[in-house]
Amino acid sequence: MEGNAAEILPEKWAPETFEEEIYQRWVNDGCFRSVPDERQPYVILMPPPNVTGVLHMGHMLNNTIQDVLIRRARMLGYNACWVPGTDHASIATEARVVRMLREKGIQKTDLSRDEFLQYAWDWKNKYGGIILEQLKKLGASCDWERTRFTMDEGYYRAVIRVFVDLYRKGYIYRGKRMINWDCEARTALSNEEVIYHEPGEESTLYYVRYPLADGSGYLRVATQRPETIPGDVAVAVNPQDSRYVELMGKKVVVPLVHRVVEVIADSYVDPDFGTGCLKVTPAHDVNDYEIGLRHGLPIIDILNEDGTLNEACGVKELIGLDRFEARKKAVEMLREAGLLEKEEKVLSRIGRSERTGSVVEPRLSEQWFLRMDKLAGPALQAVESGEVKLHPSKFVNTYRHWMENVRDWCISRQLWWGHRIPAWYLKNDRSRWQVAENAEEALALFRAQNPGISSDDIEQDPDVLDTWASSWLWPIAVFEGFDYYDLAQKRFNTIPRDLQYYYPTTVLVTAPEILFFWVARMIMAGCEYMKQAPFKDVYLTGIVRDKLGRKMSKSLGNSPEPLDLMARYGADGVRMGMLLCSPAGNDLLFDESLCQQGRNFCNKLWNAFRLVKSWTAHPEALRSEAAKEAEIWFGHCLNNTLHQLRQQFDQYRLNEALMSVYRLMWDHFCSVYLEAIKPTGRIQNPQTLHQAWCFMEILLRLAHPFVPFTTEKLYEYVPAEYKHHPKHLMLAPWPEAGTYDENVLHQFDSMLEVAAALRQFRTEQKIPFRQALQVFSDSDIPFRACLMKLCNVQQWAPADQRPDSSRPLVVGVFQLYVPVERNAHSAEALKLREELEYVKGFLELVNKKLSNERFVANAPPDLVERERKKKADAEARIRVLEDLLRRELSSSL
RNA sequence: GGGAGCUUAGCUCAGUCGGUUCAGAGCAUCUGCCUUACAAGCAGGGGGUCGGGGGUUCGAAUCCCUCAGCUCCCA
Repeated sequence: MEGNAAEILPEKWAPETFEEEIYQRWVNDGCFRSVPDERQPYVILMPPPNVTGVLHMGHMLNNTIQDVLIRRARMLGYNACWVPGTDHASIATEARVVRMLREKGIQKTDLSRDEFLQYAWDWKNKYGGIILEQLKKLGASCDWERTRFTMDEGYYRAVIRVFVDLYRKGYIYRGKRMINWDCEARTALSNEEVIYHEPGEESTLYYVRYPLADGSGYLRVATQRPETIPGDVAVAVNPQDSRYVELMGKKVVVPLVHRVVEVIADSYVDPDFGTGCLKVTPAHDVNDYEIGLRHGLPIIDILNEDGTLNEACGVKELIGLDRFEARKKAVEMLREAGLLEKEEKVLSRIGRSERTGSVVEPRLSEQWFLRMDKLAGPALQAVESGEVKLHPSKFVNTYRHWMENVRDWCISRQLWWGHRIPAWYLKNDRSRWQVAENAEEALALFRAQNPGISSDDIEQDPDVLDTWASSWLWPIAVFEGFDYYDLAQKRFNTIPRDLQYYYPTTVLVTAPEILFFWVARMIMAGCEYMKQAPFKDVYLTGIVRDKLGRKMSKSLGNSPEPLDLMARYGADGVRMGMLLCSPAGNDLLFDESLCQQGRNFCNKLWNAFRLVKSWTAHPEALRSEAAKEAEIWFGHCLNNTLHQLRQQFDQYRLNEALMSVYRLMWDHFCSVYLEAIKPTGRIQNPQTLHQAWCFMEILLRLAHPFVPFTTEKLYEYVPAEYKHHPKHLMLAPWPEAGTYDENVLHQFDSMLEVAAALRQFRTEQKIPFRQALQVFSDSDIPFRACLMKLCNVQQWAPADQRPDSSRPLVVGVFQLYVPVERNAHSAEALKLREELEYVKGFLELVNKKLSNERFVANAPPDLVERERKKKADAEARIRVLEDLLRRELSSSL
């Protein structure tokens, strides 16, 4: 009869047997490819996963969501483009490569920069693509031809060009600032890369005596970092602190180094913390640095970049010791000198490097900074104005707070893997530099000032840029925008076709953790260069946690292996599992049983399909009333779901959208529609079968974005005349929503309530489904043919023909009788009484409302009218029930 | 320390404008069924003082105050 029909549909849903083949077919036929055309674009840029990363549950969630959105958009007729890629992740990758080298017995310091980078690239080429390959298993329909890497040649050029541009615009400056220093990785960290363990870490507070210079006694200073004492340049007290009024302006002697310093007054000091006296070490504490600036204090930097103490500390016993060793030694020396008064255990917030775990040192250092003030304004405006919408919107508050308090961004990192800062210094005078796209241009700039300078006289800054200082350009750079950016004109010469067509993108799907790291900065870059934010919607997913609410991580070992999960539940099962528990913005507690639910869904769909497929049309097969009714109802039901789906997708309520499809397929299509049209044998009425195929095909299209493999596989077996795309379900159009009548749905529901009552009756009476029922009723129950089919009712007769021994059933406004063996009168009466009590209680409530004059006076008239109607209905129902109860009681006498 | 948010069934969550007995969904659980698409299934049932207290209102899961607990962001 049709193309693939000859092939036999496997009895079992076995995703492992077809997933790979289906994916290959999509790729071979270019189904994922997007090139600009006359259609409207729908664009998603994949948040590029870290090249060092392997697939984890966060990626699974993220990419499932993106795939669902992009697949539906494609079916809706948009030119759907999903751009994949990876991020070079400077610190993480460098740390990884360093570790790999160490295992081989190679120290990074033994290598030249170029040698090291060769190792890094080798590593990237070997492992960097793994995660994208894993995403293919999930079904990700990315345009793989557009895959980008943040250190690709073109991308690298773009990052450098933007640096030069921002420098020339005055946004980038070089300065000595207090930064977070990772002694292990020997690099600066941004504030965001410093993490604090709650509720804090155990630490010791040492109470140290600082003798007064005039020998009249001593001050007591509490510190957690006695090794920094050699860097002390003052002792500060709060000016309001009455205890110390007399000491202000006096001199004290700093222990260990015997430096004489002044007691100063500064309101930063908290009188209640420790002793109320604060040692001031401007080189090694952010707040002390600020105090130092206010009071014009000197800065004594006693730490090397690896965390050991240097000559400047002036204590020979401490020089060369690691900071923690130095702390022990300093404590020992203080004790010996009789200056250590006591030790106290405290809980303290200690900053650690996100990457190495090493305790972060505040450190003064020459770094490159990007001024944020001019960039933040438009980026905040873009969100406030609704140009960019955050989903869920609660994140707007957080976003605003951040943008209003943003500080300059330290963009340099003391690493080799990354985009090298395009600044060249004079070798003999590092205070003079030029910023340019390459050495030749930099040299030219130097020569303009001094023609004698040659290329041997200059050297490039060894540092690289913070990774986010490259990925913030993602929405522009993946479309090669900066190739056409003119540094001299400070604008684009031309906007390349792809950028023109795809920018701004449609939606960004990412985790709230990087709302500031990345999302906000992309908006800044977009506003700065494109005068337009890079996306319209931002869908913030939750964080995947385990059942106990702990964040899933490799180190905790509480994360299931995604590939393993997909092997066990099928990619479609896992996709559903992820979506079922993921309302936008809420963390999701992942539980494998959700994948099971997904697997069950696929299995159900598979079997429903098999049922329809098993029927053969035969002109002599009767067209049943039940089928006609069921078709009418299901048509309305389907349109209703289609409307819901549109709203749910518009609001990015994907789990609700999935649930709508789930219920349409399972509860409505399978449990009701198919049961209603099911013939006794394999022979089906042609018209009924035709309609069944139409519905089946629509269901496949609706379910496709969620479970692409299973639906695409089944599509092979759909008779050709019902297909909306000859070859690929994924390219078929999304079904159009027609009108529906709410009334029909209500009527059908009320019929289903009667069906439920009949089924319960069967259960109670232990009447098997095979045994047909007789029903006696005068009620005009809608969709009666359906009801009879669903409940296997053979005969329907007027109520007055019922036998004496009939059981009355009251469902809503309907009443019916089912013949029954006499045996359970008291039970019947009990049931009726319960029902009666309930309705009476209801009536009482309504009456209470209606007898409340203030309600009648103040509530809207139609509401009062509704209450009156409720009252009338309830009263009628009570009469019926009382009547039935009376008969029941009399017959049992 | 400053800011934001959350608390509804055993679990995960919906609940729009305060208004139907509106207290809901899925899962889990319980009961009965291997009824020739599906036990990865079918049919049915139970389960909640909407975190506590107070207030506004004819009427509060919904609005206000307060207390408790949890989460996140910033310092």
